[in-house]
Amino acid sequence: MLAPSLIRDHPERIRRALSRRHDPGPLDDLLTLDVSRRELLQESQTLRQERNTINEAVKTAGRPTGDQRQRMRALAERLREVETKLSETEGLFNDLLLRVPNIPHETVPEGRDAAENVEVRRWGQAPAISCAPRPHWELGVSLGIVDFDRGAKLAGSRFYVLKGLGARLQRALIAFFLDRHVEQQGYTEMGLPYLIRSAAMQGSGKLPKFADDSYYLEQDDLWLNPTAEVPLTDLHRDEILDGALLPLRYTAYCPSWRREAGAAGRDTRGLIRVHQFHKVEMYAFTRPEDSYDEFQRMVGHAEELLQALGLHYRVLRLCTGDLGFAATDTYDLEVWLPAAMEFREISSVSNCEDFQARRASIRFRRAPGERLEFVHTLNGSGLPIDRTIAAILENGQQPDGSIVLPKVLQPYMGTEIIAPEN
RNA sequence: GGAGGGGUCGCCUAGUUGGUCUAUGGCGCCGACCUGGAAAGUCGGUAUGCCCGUGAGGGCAUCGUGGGUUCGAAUCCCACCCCCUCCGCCA
Repeated sequence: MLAPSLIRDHPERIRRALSRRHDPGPLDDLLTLDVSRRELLQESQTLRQERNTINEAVKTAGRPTGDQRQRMRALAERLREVETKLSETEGLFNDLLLRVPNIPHETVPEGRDAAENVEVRRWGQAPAISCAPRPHWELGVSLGIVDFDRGAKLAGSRFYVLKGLGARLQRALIAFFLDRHVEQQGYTEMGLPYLIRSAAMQGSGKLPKFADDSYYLEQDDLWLNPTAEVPLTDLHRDEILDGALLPLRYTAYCPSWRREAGAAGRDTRGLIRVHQFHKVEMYAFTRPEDSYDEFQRMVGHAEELLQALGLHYRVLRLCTGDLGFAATDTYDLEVWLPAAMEFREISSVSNCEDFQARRASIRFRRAPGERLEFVHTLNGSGLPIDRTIAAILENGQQPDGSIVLPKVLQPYMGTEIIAPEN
């Protein structure tokens, strides 16, 4: 959510910024509504002021005169009218306000869509595989560690079952990622509810965005997390944080559920696009002046994991047109998948500045007695388990169908290799 | 699922014969005094959001949320939300 005062005082600046996104949003309607909103507000305040004045007089006198009684009735009636209109107007205003996307950082490259994202750097190189690389779903099935048929039997398509070293690989990656974040990067590990209330979904600003794509339990009015970003944002909703404690850095393992409503026919095979995926998330609440340093650091933390796993990847900076609704700036990491001969998204790190904080009312005080300010929030995947498993299988495959595991995982796996007999 | 208790200013808390209650007191915090310095003590200050105004400043709202009664509601009525305790069930 943008600051209403910013929209009112600098409409052209906002208009220019949003046009960079190629998404004007309901800016003009918003400005019109703001004018009538303020007119109504002023009238209601004037009416109330008169009411308060009369009230004061009645208080001193002990009882109201007939004139006062009559005037108060008239005021009350008019107030009701004005305030009904006012709350309608404010309702519309707020609704529109929540639909205005965040303003891209001025350094974000101009572009219409994903095709214009900018490659920033690459790390490593594609592994030399001395056979025709097989896709991870074939490898997983023939090794007996991934079972799509039984996943479908249990829960339908886009669900899968892991077995033996496959299940252990999932557990190993969760532990490895969390250990790195906690031991080397200073994040605090969190264990979160997987179900969350509607209020929490709204507070984090995810509800409009993910409503159709999230699973909802009507009986209990609860949602399955579409991403750990939601509960992590909501952790401090309506709170005033101690400025001395910032930044707060959290990491959490949490399954993520998505209905993939608009993705029929895309990535129907394998672990790339499933309804229940698994992810270790990074999250930070910072002071405004620190968020871009934190941002670069967080991108580095995600990269460091891929480097530790020896996976070839590239870093893209999203262009203005591909930026998510809440983000001012985003880097995507894409990992190399040999079978498809392409890079696939494996992490996305965003700075949301005060967009989410404003919406969820997360503020801080620099020192006792100072004004309240909004924090900045950042989130990043570090990393998703499922896509990482896919990358490890494909990049580590040997001609005999076995998989050589990254060294860093071997202590967690108790083996250096996943061989067919598993 | 059954029964009961409760939601007030950063935190704790007073306040239900409706007006002088945005609202008590304590803690915390800020300032002054005191002190060689500090602690203690004393005194004063200390909510948030919005509107009008260049500014000084003025105004409105907020006692879980929404509605109602009334000239006037933290205080009365209705609905809803949330938290806690006990019982039941249970990993």
